[in-house]
Amino acid sequence: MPENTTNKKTTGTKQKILKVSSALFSEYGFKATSVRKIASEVGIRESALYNHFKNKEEIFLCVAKEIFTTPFSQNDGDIKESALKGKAFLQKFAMQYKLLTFDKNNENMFRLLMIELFQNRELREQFMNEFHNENIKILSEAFFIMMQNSLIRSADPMMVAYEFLSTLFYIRLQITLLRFDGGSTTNLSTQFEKHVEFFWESIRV
Amino acid sequence: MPENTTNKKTTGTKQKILKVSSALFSEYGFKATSVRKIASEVGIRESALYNHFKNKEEIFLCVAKEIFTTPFSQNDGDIKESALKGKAFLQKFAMQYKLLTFDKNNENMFRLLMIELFQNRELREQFMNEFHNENIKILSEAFFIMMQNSLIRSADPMMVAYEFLSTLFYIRLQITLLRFDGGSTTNLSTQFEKHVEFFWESIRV
DNA sequence: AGCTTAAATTAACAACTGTTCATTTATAAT
DNA sequence: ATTATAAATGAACAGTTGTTAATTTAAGCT
Repeated sequence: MPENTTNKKTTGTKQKILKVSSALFSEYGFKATSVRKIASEVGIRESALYNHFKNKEEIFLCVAKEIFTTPFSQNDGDIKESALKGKAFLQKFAMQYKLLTFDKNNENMFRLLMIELFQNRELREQFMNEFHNENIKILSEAFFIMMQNSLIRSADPMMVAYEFLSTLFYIRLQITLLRFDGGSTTNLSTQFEKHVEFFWESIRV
Repeated sequence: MPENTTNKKTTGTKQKILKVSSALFSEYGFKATSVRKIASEVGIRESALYNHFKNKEEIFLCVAKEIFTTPFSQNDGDIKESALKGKAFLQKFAMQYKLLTFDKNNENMFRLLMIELFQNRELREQFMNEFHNENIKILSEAFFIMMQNSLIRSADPMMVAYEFLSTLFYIRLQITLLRFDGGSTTNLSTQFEKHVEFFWESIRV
């Protein structure tokens, strides 16, 4: 295992490349970010990049991999238990969503996702699966349980989940847009809570 | 006025350039669409483009201008009157939104908007103003009237408008994504109507 | 010390980018 | 038919792109 000994400086720059690339890709997108710009910000020549990555795309894939690594599943305790709390469950879910929205790294990854959404088929599929379906699954399970226990009115759980999630996404998109231009998000930051309030009033029995 | 007489062929190619550019920009975005690609699809050399447009950006601006030209305002008849119809108003609004979603030209413009959203500041502002605020304004007015007439439960009209609009947007985004890959949207196409149904049940008094 | 190996450098490549220019082609007006 | 004007062409520009190759630098191991 020579890796542990020799990787002292290697991993250093490799990590730096990823960090710099992450920032650049999430600001300008894949196409508009040149390998020379990356190298320059890392502090090396372009050719040195190729000691760490096969090509530009491999760098991108490494960065893009992080987009969906925050599992967002509040799997601490099973869903059944927490769903019984009704409104509190939704508040917790929305709060996690809000946290991701304002977390610097997640914000960048979300922006990168939006930028490349229509340019990268794989990202599109991942968006649908890991971003959308995953959340819909969790939420519809929770809503189903709430219905069983007569906490909320009867309806298609998936439908309710869709309604709840779509607004969260829209708020996030808007906040990310505003923050990208350095605008104030004080008005919107409470929108998550307001959404839960309104939504709970809409479904509670 | 020599324009009317001489523009026989001029407007022909100029229009064709815009048509081709519109298709290419909305598929690959501004940066990834080269003037040579545009010229090639039009059937002329790159240099000929510059007889019709100052530069690449002017072509883009001409195309991008169309993004927000569909006013989407159902200004036929004042809002007050149609808002009194309650659910029917929401149905009509959602139906117009659905129509735009499936209209080929609007679909392209929506895709272009999404692609360039984080690359073009002006587009971002227009998105906020003409896409978001405009709709919020119309909807909150309508909801306000509905509240006054006790058609729906009392709440912040802007808040209700936000909830209603965000889901419409999310459905549109999802449909546009699926259609981009040639996927089936049969499941989602009824989502607009379902949304109205659910939402009306949520707010009606 | 010398040897090995990874990381960085310099230099160059071929392809592509947006744009300009001088020139030719075609069209409409006199 | 001649002239004026608009449109298209071929060629070239200067700059950027991703990537490769040969070479030098630096560090760790025996």
